[in-house]
Parts: sequence; structure tokens; C-alpha cells
Amino acid sequence: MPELPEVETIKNDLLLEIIDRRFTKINVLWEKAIQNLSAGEFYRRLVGHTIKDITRRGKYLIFHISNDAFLIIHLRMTGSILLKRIDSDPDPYTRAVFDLDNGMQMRFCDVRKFGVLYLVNDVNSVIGKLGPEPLGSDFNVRFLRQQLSKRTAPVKAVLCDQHLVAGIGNMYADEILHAAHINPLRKADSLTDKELNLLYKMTIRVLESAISHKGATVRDYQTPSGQPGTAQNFFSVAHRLNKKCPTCNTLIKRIRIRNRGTYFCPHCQP
DNA sequence: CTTATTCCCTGATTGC
DNA sequence: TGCAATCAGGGAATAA
Repeated sequence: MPELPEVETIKNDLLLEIIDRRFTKINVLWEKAIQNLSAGEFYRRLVGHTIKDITRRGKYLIFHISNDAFLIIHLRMTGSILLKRIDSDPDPYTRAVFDLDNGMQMRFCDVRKFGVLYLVNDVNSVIGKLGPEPLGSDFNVRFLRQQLSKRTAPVKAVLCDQHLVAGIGNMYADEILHAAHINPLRKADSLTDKELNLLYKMTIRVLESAISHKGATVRDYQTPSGQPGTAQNFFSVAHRLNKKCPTCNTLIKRIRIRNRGTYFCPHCQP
């Protein structure tokens, strides 16, 4: 499940390969993936135009197109972006194919069809309500304290709220809370200043560490060039039910918060 | 405004 | 072994 570190890795991988490449042909196989226009209009407004830049905001990938449009992709649960030669074997679950003018294809694949595409002129129509980037200067302890102090929901649920801070999802929220020694069920407004400081620092440390490992491959995530990430090898709790906590050897437990599986160490996160 | 629940979707896993 | 039921979960929609 691509979260901020995975999308950042995908973006960095694509930047090396497809800047200034032009779309020569597009084939949309799952039309419902396009959120705001028809497949025909999507084709007409992209083919012949060039990718000038690729950026990331939260879990969204943003392609800056030469006609001042933005192709925005959210991979949701199982989406992936693959770069292959046009003549290479097709990939399973391909939902949209973008032919480029250098003989390569950018393929949007997604087993569960949750991933979405937008083509817009105003990026804020899609990402306008996102909270700050956790690795940007707008995200700091004061901001975190102010936001959490008005929320009574479990801190795990609030950390995953994209309106509060953008890009943290289920598995990195679990890792961040473990690193900060905070139980995921704690009410967000109950954290002490000491805990808020640690939560802030660990948010940055966990995300930067995961980016340095090119994201986590827990199911089928891979970079566009086909490399798996290795961040999962350094996880303390996420997807480690009944395995030992690396700091205290206690067995990792799994509970449900807001219908999402939540992993934590009962000893480190009392 | 908030929090809680349901839905979308399909491969993998569980249960009888 | 076989087939149905359940699970996984990001974010939108809906309910309260």
C-alpha cells in the first residue's frame, strides 16, 4: 500500500526516466479510474503533450503537463506505476497505458481498482484540502499540538487523517507511534508535551528512513523500474503480528481502530 | 465542525 | 478437497 515514502520513491524513479517525454498514445482499460472526465477527453487533452515535471503531495503523484494541465494519480491500496518497453509483455491488472515518445510505456496497474486518475488545470481541486507535508516546514510541534488538542479520536486515526497531515497511512502511523512509545488508542487530545515532541520527531525519522530504503514492499509495491523496497525489513510492528518487538521482545499485538488493522507493542506502547 | 460506518474491488485466507 | 464467507484498507459518502 503506497504511502508517502512509496509515492516519493516512485516519483524520484520516474523523474530519472520520463521528463520531457511526450505522450504518443493512451489506452484506458478501466474507465472508472478517471474521476473527472471521459476517457476520450482524457486522451485528447494528453496525447501530443509533454511531461515537464513530476511532484508529490501526500500520497498523490502529480504530472505537470506542457499544456498547463496536471495528471494526478492516487494509487490507493494496490496501484502501481510501471515503466516498460512498448513491446514488452503486458502486465496483469493494467488499467491504463501511456505510450511515450522514447519507446517506453508508463503502465498504471491496480488489482483492486481503487486507484484514481484526474486530469485538471487546478491542482487544488484535487489536493486543496490536504494538511501540510510532514517533511515540510509547515509541520512542526506547535502545529501538531494545536491540531491534536481539538481531537478526541484515537491518535492513530488522527495521524491517518489527510486533512491534518498528508501522506501518513495505516502502516507508517503504526511505526511512528511505536517509535514514539504511544499507544495507538490514546485520545489525540491526551498527549503530553513530551509525547508530542517525540511524536513529531519520530514522524520525520520514520518517513525519512523509509524513503532511504525506497519504501516498503509488504504486498506488491514496486518502483516503476521494478525494484522492491526494503523498508519493511526495518519495521518494528507493522504487519508483524505475534513477532517479537525489536526493542523488548514482547509479542506484537493487532487490534482494530476505525476498521483498520493496527499493530503495536503492548510493552513499549502501554 | 466532529466521529463512526459503509462502500468500492478482487485475490488470498479462513471455515465448515 | 471444495466452495462460500471473510479479510485487507484509502478515501469518499453518508449518518449521527
